[in-house]
Amino acid sequence: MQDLLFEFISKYISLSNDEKNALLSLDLFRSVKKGTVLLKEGQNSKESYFVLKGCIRTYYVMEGEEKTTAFYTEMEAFTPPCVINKTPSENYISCLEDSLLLVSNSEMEEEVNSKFPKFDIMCRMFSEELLAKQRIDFDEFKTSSPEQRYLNLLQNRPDLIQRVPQYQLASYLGMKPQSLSRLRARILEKKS
Amino acid sequence: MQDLLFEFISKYISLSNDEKNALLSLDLFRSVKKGTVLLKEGQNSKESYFVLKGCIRTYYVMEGEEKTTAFYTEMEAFTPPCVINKTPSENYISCLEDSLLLVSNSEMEEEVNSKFPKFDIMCRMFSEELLAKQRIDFDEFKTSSPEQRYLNLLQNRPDLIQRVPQYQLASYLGMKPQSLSRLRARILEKKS
DNA sequence: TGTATTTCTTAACTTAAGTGAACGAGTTGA
DNA sequence: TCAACTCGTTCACTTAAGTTAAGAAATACA
Repeated sequence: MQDLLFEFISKYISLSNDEKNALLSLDLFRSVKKGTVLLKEGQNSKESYFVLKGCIRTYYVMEGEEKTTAFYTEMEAFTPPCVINKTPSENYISCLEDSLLLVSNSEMEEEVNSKFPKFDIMCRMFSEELLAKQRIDFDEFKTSSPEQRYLNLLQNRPDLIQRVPQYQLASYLGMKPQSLSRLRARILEKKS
Repeated sequence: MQDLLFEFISKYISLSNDEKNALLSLDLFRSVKKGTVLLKEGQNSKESYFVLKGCIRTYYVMEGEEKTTAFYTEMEAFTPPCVINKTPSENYISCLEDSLLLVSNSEMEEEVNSKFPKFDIMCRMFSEELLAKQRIDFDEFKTSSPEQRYLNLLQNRPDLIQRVPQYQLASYLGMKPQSLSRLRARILEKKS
């Protein structure tokens, strides 16, 4: 499992054995059961997550309704905005499947980064990359219709459609569950 | 004008006079006329932008139509995804008003960062902050209706509604110009 | 295994956004 | 100054999403 982590890191920087051991000594690995809530609205958290195996989702509760806005699966990372802004969280994070995560703490990160400036460079590269990726996702979302967004998802992340309940997919795609259901029926109709 | 830059930077790190001079010697300031196209679809660019004064916008051309996805105004920065991914650009960037920009080059940035690791830390902090901000914007977009998105914009960035043509605002809000026009009329109606 | 709960689908109806077209105000440029 | 454009608005019509409700299907769990 550690290999996955080092393989990921090697895309950005190369690590000495010393550095690898320093990382491992931080005891970042955490195994989490399906349904576990990692963060609640109103909490002050300093934790960032990296998914080695499984899936976590972020959602808001608005007028009693869950609005899912993102899923993070294998080799994806998420730092909640509340950690960056040092404000109470506006959303929830929960585990969609039994998962294996890396959980890091922003204070500990700072400490490590100051000891190994290399990590700082990696974090910069990684967050620049995420920023660009998220920008493209956002642009695609803005410029397409709900139906087109579903078709895009089918293309780009077919796994999500399998592993995620439909009512969560719906708000992820910016619509109501009933609309997603209808839209899927419409697409099947068209095909035949 | 340099003061604005240094004031901005001071939110993240503190600079010695040496470092300030190193920055200034890079000759980053560029004054740009309204309508200037800074980046075209298909181009390979290495430029990042920081707006000191004025406004730039990013847009796609899809089936002959412009789809505006973002505006950047005073003290906001933008690095096109194509610079990060080293791929041809999918979108355009143009100047909405006569503007004063900081234009930096990714190669030059790397050089400066390796000379002044402090800059690297600043870039990491800044892009983490942008990532969190953009995440919140994206979530807000997903979870609201077109009308609600317009009302939110009215709250959060009333300046944009003044300085940006409506047909560009429309696609920024994920709808057609006619819909925005109608929706505005509807809101006025409600108020009275 | 059977019951309770959650999730998905369907349907009828309402509301809002997309589409195509026309018009007027404002701007640009020959 | 006048013709050509651009931009915003309005309108009639179409299409799709929101809403409410009901029932079927799948899942959880006692």
